[in-house]
Amino acid sequence: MEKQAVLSASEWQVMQELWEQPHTLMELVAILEKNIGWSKSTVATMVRRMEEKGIISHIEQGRTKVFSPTISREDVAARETDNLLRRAYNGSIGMLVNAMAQRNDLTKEDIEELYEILHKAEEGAK
Amino acid sequence: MEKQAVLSASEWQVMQELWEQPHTLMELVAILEKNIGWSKSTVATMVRRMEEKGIISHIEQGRTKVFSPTISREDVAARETDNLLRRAYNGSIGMLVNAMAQRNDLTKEDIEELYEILHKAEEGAK
DNA sequence: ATGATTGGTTTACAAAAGTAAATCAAAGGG
DNA sequence: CCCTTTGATTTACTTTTGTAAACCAATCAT
Repeated sequence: MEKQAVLSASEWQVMQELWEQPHTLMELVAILEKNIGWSKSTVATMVRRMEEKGIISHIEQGRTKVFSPTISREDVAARETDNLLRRAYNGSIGMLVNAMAQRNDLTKEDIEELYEILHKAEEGAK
Repeated sequence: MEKQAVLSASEWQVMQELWEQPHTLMELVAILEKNIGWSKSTVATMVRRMEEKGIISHIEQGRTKVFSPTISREDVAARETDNLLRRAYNGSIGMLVNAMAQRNDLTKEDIEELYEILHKAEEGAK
C-alpha cells in the first residue's frame, strides 16, 4: 500500500485552496501571490511537482487547466494526525489532550465541545 | 521570535533516543544502526547538523562527547500539535477528536481516558 | 497583420535533507 | 615503540524543496 501524503508547509498552502474549490493555474497564481507573495513561476513549479507526485491532477478546459486534489483533506489530516500521535504522544490521543490541558491550551469552550463529541462518539462506538 | 523546532522524521529518531537519555555518538551509532540501519557516518552527520541547528548539544567526557537535547519533547510536541491543528483542523482540538471519532479511531478506552482528562482539566482551568 | 495579453513551460540555482566512504588522531595492547 | 581499535571529522554525492527569471504559443484588440 501507500506511504504518500505528508505535505510540506508549501504544499499545504496550495492544497488549502484546492480543497476549497478547484482552480486554474492562473487563479492559484493570483491567490497565492496575494496571500503569500509567491511569484507566478513559483506557483507553477509547485503545481507541476505536486501533480508529478500525484497529489493533484487537472482537466483541460479549453486552453486552461483546472486543478483539483486527488486526496481528501480528511485523509491527509488523518495521516498527519496519526504521525503526530505516534511520534509525540506514544500513539495516544489522551496524552495529546492531556498535554494541551497541562499547558492551559484548552479553553472552556474546547472542553464543552469535547464533552459533546465524546457523548456522540459513545453512541456510535457501542 | 521562534520558528525553530519542527523535526524531520530522521531527526525525530535521534531525538527519541536522546530524550530517553543522553548518549555518546557511538552509542547513538549502535542504537540507530540496529534500529533503522543507518551507517556510522549517517548518524554522525545527523548529529552534527542537529547540533548546528541548536536542537541538541554535548559535553565532553574525556575523549567522548555526550549529547543531549536542548529542547524538551513536550515543547516539540506542543509545537507540532499547534501546527497540525492550525493546518488540518482549523485550530480546533474538537475538530481533531471529532475526526477521529468519525473514523472510528477512538476506542472505548480512549473515550474513558478523555473523560477523565476533561474532568481534571475543568478543575484546573476554572 | 501585429503588438499586447494570457496561460503555460523550460531552465536554473541555492538550501536542506538523506546517505555514506574515507580519513584521522588518540589510546590501548603487546 | 608499532599495530589496531575506538571515537570523531572531512568530504562528497544525491534528492527534495523553495524560489524565480526567461521564454513561448495562442488569442485578442486595433
